[in-house]
Amino acid sequence: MNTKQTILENALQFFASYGYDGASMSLIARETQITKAGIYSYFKNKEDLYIAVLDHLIAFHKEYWIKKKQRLKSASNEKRLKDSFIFSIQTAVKEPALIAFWQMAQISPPRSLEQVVTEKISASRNFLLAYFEEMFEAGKAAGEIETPHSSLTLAHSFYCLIEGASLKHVNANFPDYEGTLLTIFELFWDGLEAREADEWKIV
Amino acid sequence: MNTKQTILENALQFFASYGYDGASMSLIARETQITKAGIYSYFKNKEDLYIAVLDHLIAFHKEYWIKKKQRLKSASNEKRLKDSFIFSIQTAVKEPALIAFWQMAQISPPRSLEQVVTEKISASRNFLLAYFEEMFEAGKAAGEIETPHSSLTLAHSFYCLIEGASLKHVNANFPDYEGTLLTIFELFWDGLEAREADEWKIV
Amino acid sequence: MNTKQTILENALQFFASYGYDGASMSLIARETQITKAGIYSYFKNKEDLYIAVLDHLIAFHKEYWIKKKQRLKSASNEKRLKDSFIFSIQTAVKEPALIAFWQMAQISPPRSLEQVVTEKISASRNFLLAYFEEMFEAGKAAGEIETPHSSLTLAHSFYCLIEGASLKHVNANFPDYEGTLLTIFELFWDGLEAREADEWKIV
Amino acid sequence: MNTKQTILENALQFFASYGYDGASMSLIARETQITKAGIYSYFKNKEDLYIAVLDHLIAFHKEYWIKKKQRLKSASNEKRLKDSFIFSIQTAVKEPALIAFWQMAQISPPRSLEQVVTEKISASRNFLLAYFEEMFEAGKAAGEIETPHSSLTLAHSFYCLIEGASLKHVNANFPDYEGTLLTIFELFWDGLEAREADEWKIV
DNA sequence: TATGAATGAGTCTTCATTCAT
DNA sequence: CATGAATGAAGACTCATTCAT
Repeated sequence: MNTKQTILENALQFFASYGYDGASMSLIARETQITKAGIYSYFKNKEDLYIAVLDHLIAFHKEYWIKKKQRLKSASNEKRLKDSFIFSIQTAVKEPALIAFWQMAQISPPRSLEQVVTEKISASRNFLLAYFEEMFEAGKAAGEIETPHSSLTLAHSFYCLIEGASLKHVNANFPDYEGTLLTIFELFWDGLEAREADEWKIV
Repeated sequence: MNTKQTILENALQFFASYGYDGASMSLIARETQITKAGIYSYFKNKEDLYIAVLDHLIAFHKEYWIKKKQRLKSASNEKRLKDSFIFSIQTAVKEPALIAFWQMAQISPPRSLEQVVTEKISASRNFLLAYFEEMFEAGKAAGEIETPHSSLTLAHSFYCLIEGASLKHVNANFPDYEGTLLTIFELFWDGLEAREADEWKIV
Repeated sequence: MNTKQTILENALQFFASYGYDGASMSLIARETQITKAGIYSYFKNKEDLYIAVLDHLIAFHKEYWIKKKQRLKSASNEKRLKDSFIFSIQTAVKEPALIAFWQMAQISPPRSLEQVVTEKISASRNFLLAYFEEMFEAGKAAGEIETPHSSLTLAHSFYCLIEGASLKHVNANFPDYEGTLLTIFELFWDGLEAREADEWKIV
Repeated sequence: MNTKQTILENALQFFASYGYDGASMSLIARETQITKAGIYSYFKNKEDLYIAVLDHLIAFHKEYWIKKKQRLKSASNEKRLKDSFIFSIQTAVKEPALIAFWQMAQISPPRSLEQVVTEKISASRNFLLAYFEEMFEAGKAAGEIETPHSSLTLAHSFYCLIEGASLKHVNANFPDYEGTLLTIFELFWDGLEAREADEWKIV
């Protein structure tokens, strides 16, 4: 029906599975049941298509987080963070291609789009980090969290936790993944109530 | 000097940066200051080269972990785990290409090598998981750790933590990364001494 | 306003600048501010469009020469020839695309239209040659010209002179082009009053 | 035998006949009995190939004129100019593709190479013009030529004559071309000994 | 070992053209 | 009249690979 949408979806899948260079226009076209040339009615070129996919992804996520934020306005911060964590994991479970694409875009963006992609991703990441930071700050203010670490540091840690956990699911099937992932969050959260902080250095 | 070694190194870099399909033999050859055809004196074909890089990487890591294990035989388990964590992060800092290649290999392995690569990676992961599990088990036995979670679950969590933290460094420059990364470990470890476990479910 | 006319004009420009194959329908369409498909409302296909441009050009010239002929019926033959020469040069100056198109059509006509184009051009040339020949014949009869050369030969020479001079302007900007071009005509005409003819051969 | 040379020759032919865009690499390859990809062992690009052809052409001509200049050092200037004229015509007769390519390059150079081509052609033209101017100057000094026109103007006129005459042969077969072409030169030369100069203006 | 020339398959992209609307 | 979507063929070019040297 909506050809453009279909192209975008298939492109996402192939970019995610085979990388930018490995995902050929013919492949995407064939999957969309259209001619190679047909794609060019909707997208100027391969780069344009890639960026469209990326923008779509970013917009979708941003929209989601904004909605969430409003809906959970009055919840406890633990609840809100847990919710963020769960959502990310669920996405990884239900739409592994999203996470794969996203990671690929960070690790090895298309050579010719390196700069644009990096900037877009960076902006998106900062948006999320700010959201997380805000929650930790609120958690501290509410007395839920007691920790010597800055909220920004916690946000980074949390973000990193989420990425690791998401990837985990894309990369491998392992037994009791639910339990494992929750364990991660749990340990993280419980740690926030511990007292003494170790002091050591990375050389 | 050692041409084969140089090829391997350059191949690693390009596979990491551009993906399997994006890294052309010409590119690798040019960087090595050799002819395209020259590479075929050392490697049967592109797949062969890729596998060689992967094997190299795996062997290097395995060797490292084995050595480490022996050297830290008598250390505390917290020390051993922290050490593992630090080593991984240091690798990501010093040789981001290693982590990039490794992640790429998991997320989008060369289409034609999907199975082989997946198996190799799986084996390597299991090796590491076993090592971690062992440490957690020992930690429990020694009374260092008190937790309702199984050692295997902890190992998975820890592994996931390491991957997330490593990626973090490959993907982005952020301020005070040392502090952030250590915070992650710290929270994780401190959490292992907390009492009650939350009960909630991923839908 | 008149879309068809606009298409023809833009087509002329592009065929002249880029050659038949280099001038794409999209290019012409874009310039006309119409869709590619829109052109097909006016012309059956690219070949049809090309022929239309050519016919237009030929018709325009033929009409001009016929009018000229009548208007200068009573003038001296030197005046009439000089006039022809000037007109051609002026065209080259004011509408270089016309000359460019015309030359391109002769040198490298569209592969698929080679025969048709060649015939049309040939006819047009013959028309002009006849006109010139007639003038030289009249010049001889009137005693203006004294030369051993046949009027046909003179017509060919004159035609060749005109083409060379026209091209000169399309190809290059050079200082004092007016003077130079007139010099050419002048020398040619003065030569017609010289006595002895050299005798030599092209091998 | 010498593949590169063969490619160059075939490229010249096709560029001359079909224009830059009309001459496809496949066509040139097929004619050379090589694969399309094979051409790229010798030339970086289509553009590169085109420039190579152009440079070849220019170099060939330059070399010729320089040799000629030395050999005819002591001849009369009429002889030298006549010789130049004949050589050009002979080239047009024997190698019409050379002239066709040359004219095409001036009228509609490859879009992407417009500037480079124009510069190269301009340089080549100036070289020849200087050569001609020198001869006219010498002719004047030796008393062979008596004319109010500057040597530079004469050189331009002569150059224009040559181009017109060369084209004549490429464009059309006409009877007694030898006679016609020589008539042109003859009239030109004889005109140089005529007395009064007309005065009229191009508007 | 290493190379330069060569190849066939495949890359992205543009082309002229059609057709339902 | 004019368009947007679609197509098959062809465009330039790159790729991994081979082979004689």
